[in-house]
Amino acid sequence: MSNLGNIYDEFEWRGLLFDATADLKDVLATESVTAYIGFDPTASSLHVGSLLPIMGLARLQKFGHSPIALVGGGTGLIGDPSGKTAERQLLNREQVEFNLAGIRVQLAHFLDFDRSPNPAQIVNNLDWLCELHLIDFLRDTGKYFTVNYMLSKESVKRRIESEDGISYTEFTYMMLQAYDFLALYRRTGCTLQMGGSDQWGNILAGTDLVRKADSGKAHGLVFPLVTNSSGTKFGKTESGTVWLDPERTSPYRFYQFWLNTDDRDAINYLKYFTWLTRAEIEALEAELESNPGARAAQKTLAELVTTMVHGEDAYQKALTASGVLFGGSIESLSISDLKDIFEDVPSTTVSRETFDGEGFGVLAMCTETGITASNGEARRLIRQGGLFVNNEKIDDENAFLTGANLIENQLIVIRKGKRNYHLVLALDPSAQRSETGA
RNA sequence: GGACGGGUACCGAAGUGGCCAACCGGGAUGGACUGUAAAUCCAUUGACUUUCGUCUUCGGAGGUUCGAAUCCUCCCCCGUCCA
Repeated sequence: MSNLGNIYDEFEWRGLLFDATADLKDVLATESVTAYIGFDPTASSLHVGSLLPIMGLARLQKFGHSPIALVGGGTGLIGDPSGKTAERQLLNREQVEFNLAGIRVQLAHFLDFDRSPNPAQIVNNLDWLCELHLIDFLRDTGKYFTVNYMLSKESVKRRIESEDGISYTEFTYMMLQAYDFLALYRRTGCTLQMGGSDQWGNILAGTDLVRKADSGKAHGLVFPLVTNSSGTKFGKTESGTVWLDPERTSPYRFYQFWLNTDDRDAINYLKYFTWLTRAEIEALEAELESNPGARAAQKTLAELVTTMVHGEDAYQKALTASGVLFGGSIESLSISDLKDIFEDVPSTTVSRETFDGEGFGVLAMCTETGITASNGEARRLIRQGGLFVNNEKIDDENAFLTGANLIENQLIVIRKGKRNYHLVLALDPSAQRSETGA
């Protein structure tokens, strides 16, 4: 057993303990436990919402326990009704396979597969679920579930009250997840399942099944739902879900997501998503109290999480990009730096010829690039002092941009308001006009 | 099938012959203040041109009128009640 102390206490002070089965605390204090968390292959990447459970596994491992990340290759084909108000679209096998591959890579970042004596594992429940025969399943597992019990579960109840009801397929989901627990209990001696608080019902179904089928003692622990004080859903921004995959959410945006954490949430998030000790977090809390403007807590949070997920280099780049995008000068930067920094900014490509002669009128440019919906709107924007070209304010609505405005003869950085950027790329006359998205 | 009520700009909601590109609220955008926050304040919010002005818009199609979101006819859709 590790001398780091009890993981249960660790979860508790971090506010990660939403609910747990009765004697889990004693068990975790006295023996090395094998625990698992299931991840749904609904997308090819995990998002920041999954970070909490992933780190739950990682923390567990640090405290000397053995983590198992279960990817739901089998259950993903069914769909979990928990927390859902409507029947889900079924994924086909190829999609699930594809999604699993992506998720597997991400999970591997956080877990140590070589650690002795408690290495991490990743398993796929398709391995045992697809071998299951209906008759056997009904006799060996179904027998332990009364329909009354299943109907009493919150996730099912809610759906039964809804108009569309719940399909038999999704109704069965709970049994499959319970069966997963039993399978892992038998295969690896796994005695603990963790998850989000919406999984509580499913987890208990699993502990019950282990008890009934094998007279085994299994436990459950659930993390709280991550909330944010501004009332929006955690992990969502105006531009959508914040993914762990850098292809889906650039490290810059990822960094910004954390940096923009509300004061009221910052300390909780530090507890949830970083490895900082209690003392370190308390220091940041005091700092936030005395000097909120410095946002030390948010900066630390953003740095640590970005570094953890995307690495040190990506963090440094995100930091530089943030400096430039929020008021910094762009003059000293090379074109490749700029392209890097503005990589998730929308851009429009126009012919280099557009800048020849008298040049490209700013009104036309705004409308053609979609920065404004009409010339009138562009005029308004300029009058109100909200249009910047290469970070310099445009005062004259009839101004023209010529080759002299192009950075290295090929790029113009347009800014609308404080932080809406758009790149205009000038291409050689031979190239055709085309548009590219963000 | 019958009786009402209603369909107005991104949303909600006034307007019931000219003063209507259409009150007001929300949202959105820009600005000030700030911490890339919250709150607050100011401005803008159909298009073209900006000076006047022109064009398109109030469920759809016709009509009356010098003039219609507003009146008339027909049609479509939504809500409530009665069959």
